[in-house]
Amino acid sequence: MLSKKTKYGLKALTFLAAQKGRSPVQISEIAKHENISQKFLESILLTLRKTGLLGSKKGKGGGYYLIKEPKDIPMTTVMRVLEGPIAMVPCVSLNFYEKCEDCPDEASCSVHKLMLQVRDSTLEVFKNNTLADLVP
Amino acid sequence: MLSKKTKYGLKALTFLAAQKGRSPVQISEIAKHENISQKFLESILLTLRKTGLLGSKKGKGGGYYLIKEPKDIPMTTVMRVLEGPIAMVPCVSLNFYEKCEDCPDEASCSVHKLMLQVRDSTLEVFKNNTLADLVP
DNA sequence: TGCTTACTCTATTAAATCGATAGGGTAATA
DNA sequence: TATTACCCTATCGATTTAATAGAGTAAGCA
Repeated sequence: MLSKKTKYGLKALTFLAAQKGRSPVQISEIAKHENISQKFLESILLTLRKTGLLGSKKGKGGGYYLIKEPKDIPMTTVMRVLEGPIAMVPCVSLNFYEKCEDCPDEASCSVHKLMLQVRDSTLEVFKNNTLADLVP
Repeated sequence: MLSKKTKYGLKALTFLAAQKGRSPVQISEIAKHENISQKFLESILLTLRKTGLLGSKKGKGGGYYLIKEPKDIPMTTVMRVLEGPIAMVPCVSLNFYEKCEDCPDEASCSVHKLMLQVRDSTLEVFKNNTLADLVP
């Protein structure tokens, strides 16, 4: 299940992408427009800034803005920042690999075999979509 | 993230598929072979039986066995029984659809647009794999 | 300078879910 | 009729999630 954090983060990013030209945009405006708890959104935008996807400006007329062009922001990056691993099990994760301690042999593991395919097909979708593709 | 319930369920089903011919198989044997808490596995096998994927036999020489041929058990069925919805958000789920109460318009929702693609590609993988394909 | 605005950061919490465990009950078989 | 092995309910600790509270800090403007 997609976390609300990711859901809200995606909506906020899309909103910012659609507003290109009149940045920065205040948290309160995004929160109101997208029906998101403002405080919760604050923390989400903060992590997006820390990972270099967003910039911010303090004081009057401040707010958040995209640092790169929407078409240069692939969904793989966004999803990994917000949701974490794309794979459903750590043993098939590219960026967050971890061995299963219960599984003796990865090569013969049925779960591994299936989830590898799921990871690949999901990754394909995220690679083929940038933030620009999400703007209506 | 894939739940342990699903992971264990998949492993148990694969084990049963590989043992075809000498069924039924006892819970204790599956649990030991796959490194699974026996009690936890009991509840998993129980739900698999209730949904018609497995049959069981009580008493001495009892255990669990597959009701259908592995090649006739698609992963879509297995995953929906064990993990629930395949979609990452209810608003793009085929079997567990639910409207987002915060989202005013599904058609213009960026999350909806992206997750629809993910659901389709994941579904494709599960459609193309049966239990028989998971046996090493 | 001083006031307002709006982002920054830490801490806390209520609720939900997950994985596991406990323990007795019941049906089938030898 | 004793044993085996599935059946069912209840509970529990740990973790995660979503949200909230509140104080702190930097930027702009009169």
